[in-house]
Amino acid sequence: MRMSQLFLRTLRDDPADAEVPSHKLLVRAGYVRRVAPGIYSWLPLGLRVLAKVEAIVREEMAAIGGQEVRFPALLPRDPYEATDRWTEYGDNLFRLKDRRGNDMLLGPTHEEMFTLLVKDLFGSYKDLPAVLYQIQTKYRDEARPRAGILRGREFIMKDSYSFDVTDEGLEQAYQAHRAAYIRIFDRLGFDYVIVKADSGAMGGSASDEFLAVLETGEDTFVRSPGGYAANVEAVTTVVPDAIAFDGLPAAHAEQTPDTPTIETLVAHANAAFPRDDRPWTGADTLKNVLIMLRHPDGSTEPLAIGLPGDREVDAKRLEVQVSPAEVEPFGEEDFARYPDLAKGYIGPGVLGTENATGIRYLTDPRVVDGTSWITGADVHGSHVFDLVAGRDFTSDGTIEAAEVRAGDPAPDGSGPLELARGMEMGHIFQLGRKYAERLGLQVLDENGKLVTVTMGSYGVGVSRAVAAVVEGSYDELGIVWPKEVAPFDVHLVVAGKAPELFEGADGIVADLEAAGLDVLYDDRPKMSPGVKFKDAELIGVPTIVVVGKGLADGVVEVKDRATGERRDVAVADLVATLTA
RNA sequence: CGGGAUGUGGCGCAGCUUGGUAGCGCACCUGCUUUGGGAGCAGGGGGCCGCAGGUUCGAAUCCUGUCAUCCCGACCA
Repeated sequence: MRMSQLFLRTLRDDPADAEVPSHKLLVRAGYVRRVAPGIYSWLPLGLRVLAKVEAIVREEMAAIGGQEVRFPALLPRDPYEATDRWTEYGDNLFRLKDRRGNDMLLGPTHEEMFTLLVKDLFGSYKDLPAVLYQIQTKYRDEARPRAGILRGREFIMKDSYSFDVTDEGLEQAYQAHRAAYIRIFDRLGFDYVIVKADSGAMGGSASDEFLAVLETGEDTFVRSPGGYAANVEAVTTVVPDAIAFDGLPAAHAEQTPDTPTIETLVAHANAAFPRDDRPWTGADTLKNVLIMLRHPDGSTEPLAIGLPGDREVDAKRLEVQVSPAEVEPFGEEDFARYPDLAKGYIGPGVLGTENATGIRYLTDPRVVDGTSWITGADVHGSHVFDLVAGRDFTSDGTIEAAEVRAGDPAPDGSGPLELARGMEMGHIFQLGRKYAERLGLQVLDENGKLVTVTMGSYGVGVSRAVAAVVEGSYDELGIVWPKEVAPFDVHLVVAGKAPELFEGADGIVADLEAAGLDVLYDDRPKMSPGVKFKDAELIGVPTIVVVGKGLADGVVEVKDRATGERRDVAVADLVATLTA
């Protein structure tokens, strides 16, 4: 490709609306243009990269027997009504009407369509297993699109679906996808982790997320030196051993005026009731938090959560635990209905289905039998000290709602956890029979009986991956593409304007292309060398070949974009050097 | 949906306080010079100053409304 012919304009300044590196660089280097918030056009360079990523995905999907199909992006309402997602998706769904007033939507994902397609055409266990996938534009009307290509309202996604009669078949399809995804992300060349996704509401179905490790990521995950990795929502607390009650001091209530917060309580305890061995800390206190649950049927239920005072409730972890109920704040009017609750001094004494309030009381897993706590005495201005779990109070069960912190032990014993940010690039999920049931996807088994098909759904953010690659591979000069996804193999710059240089370059380009290399040939005649070098570095093709003064002696310069290393190579050896 | 900011050629910005012929840099076009690190000189094209009202002899500038965009948060592949 001759650069004089390429539809490209590079920009010297970062666009004002860009914040993250991939956004700035992809716009500056002429890969994409913004059309509307979260909606981008792909220019020739960008499309080449996108095609490379798609090719990797197609190869790896083919390798596990996936067959490609393509559904429309524009879809009728009906199938999504059957699974309730017309409603469930809420404002995130792009909705429109056709001229007859029929409701339509722009597909946010295609579980329904795949399920119905298989139902349409297949009716026997002999037809299964099957894996179908598509690479298609998806639409989600995000409340706040951001970070350019990384999180748009229109994006390209590979979604595949497996169809099996047996749970074992589903497990196999799931593992095949997991392996394929590992190969895909390895080839894309960015740092990623596989984390267990939330283990809550969907009832134990296996689910792994592939997260690109990025500062700009929107998911928080944890990992340990020993290789454990999980979404914070899926982290389980390491439960300490129970402690024998023998010798534990008896509980005693103390006056603790003006200590409605953990901070004031700890300060007061250290001042008025100092320990011999060490100061009191927030971890010695048991904080009791009240929330209101709203169940899907609209009813509400209060819930009390007891957790070490040095930890906050993590809203996301809590939501996963109580799903499908939703969490609402416990308001003043709710407190008014429970006169036994002494705000700021609430303790286990009145919590629990057996006690005065009758409010269900769940505690953090760290609150095991024999642990001693300072906690509210259910009287304003008073706390109980040495209140021992299992001896002086009990709860109605445990709940994983406390925040996860760096340094917490990994559940599998593989060391202290570290918190990091990631961006979801792939998600594999055992859907089970939910969609098949809703949509009536059944086949006849060997005995001639109708059985419901079990499904898996597996996504890769294809356009997002392009941005993630950039996020993981750039420097102050521009993008540094890994070979597998670079728009070209070689960027050849003519430094100079002597006709002999261009003639020589023409020949070199022809040789390289004959050897199967994609060459971006900067043949722009009047451009100064400095501009060409800057453009080459910004665009980020892995290998830059400079045809300049050395050509008279039969050598050109080969520069590695990533390392900056340059060396002179004889023209005669160039093809061999670059294809090695 | 809450908080903050910003809308001026393709891009980045100044001008607004104090109303008076719309400016700068980059990019683009022409010519000459230059040619290994975002060249120089000269000339040139391109604008409904987000939109709508209002005040005024006169509005990019003041007032009111409105729309949009960006950032932080809530939410989210």
